[in-house]
Amino acid sequence: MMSEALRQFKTEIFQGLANPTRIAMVELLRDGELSAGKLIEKLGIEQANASQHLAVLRAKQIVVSRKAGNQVYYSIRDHALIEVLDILRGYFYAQLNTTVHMLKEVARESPKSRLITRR
Amino acid sequence: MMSEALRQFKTEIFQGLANPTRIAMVELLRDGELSAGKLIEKLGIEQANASQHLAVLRAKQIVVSRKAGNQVYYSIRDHALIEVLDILRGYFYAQLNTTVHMLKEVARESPKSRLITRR
DNA sequence: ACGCTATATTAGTAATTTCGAATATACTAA
DNA sequence: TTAGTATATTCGAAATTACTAATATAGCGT
Repeated sequence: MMSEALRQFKTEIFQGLANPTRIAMVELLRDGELSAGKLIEKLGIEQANASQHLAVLRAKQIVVSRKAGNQVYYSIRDHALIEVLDILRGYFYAQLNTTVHMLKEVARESPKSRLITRR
Repeated sequence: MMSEALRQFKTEIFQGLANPTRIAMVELLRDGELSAGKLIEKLGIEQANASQHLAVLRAKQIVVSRKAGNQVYYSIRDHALIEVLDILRGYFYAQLNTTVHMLKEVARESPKSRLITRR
């Protein structure tokens, strides 16, 4: 059986990543740290919005930050998270293949004309 | 660079898992399919609530369902998701160890008395 | 057809999330 | 100290989520 604490931990990680902007941020940090400003520039979003998303990522223990002079550099706290994203990429393409395969089946079984709206 | 579709897909998977009840459901399905009723029984939650969570898991492509007579059996759509949960388990214990280690450091460096509130 | 069981859906509400605008804080350079 | 730059926080509105209660649907046995 799984402990309550572990389940809560997983929930928080998933909540932390349950937003396209935050996923994009983590992906941008894949190859190393970046300043908040760089992230904002690459994402093309409002400064306040980026800062809020970074606060969520910090709160959920997904990233860590390091202050250097005027700037704050962010990096991924644990490489395990990158692994997670990579697994999902594989999953995504597997599903994509399944879908394409299914569409091909459908296309083979029914002539195109039947899928076109008559007028 | 990552495609928009892939990022959206990841976001939806994370949203799907960003809830302790739904994580518990997926964990319960780890070793094979279970009926909705069994899940409700094991989780001890409202029937309607469970059904809604299952609808989310279906919508996010996390589980698939199979109808057999009166009942509906759920199973995990792709084992990759179990892998993801396992990676996070490892991450969790790693962080736990770090925390324990840090607490030990703190304890060694400062005598207990300094942590006790004076009156 | 009827009642019974399993599951899903809808409606209403409270809590949470997301965003932009405005403001605050921290550091640097002059 | 003042001005400028980088980042964080607060506030309020709109959107989304999670829950309970009520209702609906589907299959089974009689």
